[in-house]
Amino acid sequence: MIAIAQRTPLDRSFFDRPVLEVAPDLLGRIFVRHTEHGPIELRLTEVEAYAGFTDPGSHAYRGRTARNAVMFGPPGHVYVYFTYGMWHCLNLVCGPEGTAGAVLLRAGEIITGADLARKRRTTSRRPADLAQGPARLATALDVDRSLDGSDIFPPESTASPFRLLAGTPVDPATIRNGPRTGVGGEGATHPWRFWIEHDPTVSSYRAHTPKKRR
DNA sequence: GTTAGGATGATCT
DNA sequence: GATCATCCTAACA
Repeated sequence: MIAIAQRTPLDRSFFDRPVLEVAPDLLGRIFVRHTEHGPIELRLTEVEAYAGFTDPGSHAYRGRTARNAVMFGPPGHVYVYFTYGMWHCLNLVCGPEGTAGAVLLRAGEIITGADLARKRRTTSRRPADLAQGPARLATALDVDRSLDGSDIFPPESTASPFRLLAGTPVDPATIRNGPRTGVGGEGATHPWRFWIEHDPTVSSYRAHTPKKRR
């Protein structure tokens, strides 16, 4: 049954690869957030790769700190950061351990639990808005720093707030890539943003805009 | 349809 | 003190 194959959980080896290999492979996968009110399931449509301490665009570029410590740990864990004084963004740590690679989840299609997501995304106008953009995605999934470091693959019978299912394969011809959003400097030249072409939930591209000084 | 500006606080220099 | 891996609203075309 196709339906069963789609719901097959992936395992940690999925993340124990270079981040540029993992990022496009995440498209079409189903990321599950278990809340106390029930599951919210997201089909991933847009991601960005951050290549670790060698990448000027990465939080890990200037070394390990209290905030980014999770990035330097083992793959398959969740890295959550707080930014712009209001928003959270959700990343998945990729191996090999110590390289501090991570993939930012930028957008997706809510396929289960849209009612739960809508309660948190009160400004959303259409279903495609619910997780269209990294901070919207984190809001819709009720993710904050308290979940930083969560293991997507905990030991047997241990509860985890997250899961990752195989989902539906994406035709490689429909995967597009381009510059990362909101990343300036040298890191801006790397085309490490990946998305599914023509998908309505993909966030609109905005170039990095340096703050005007006065 | 597009764009400019403000919100708001942790983090790092 | 400046910088953010952003979002929303208001104003304009």
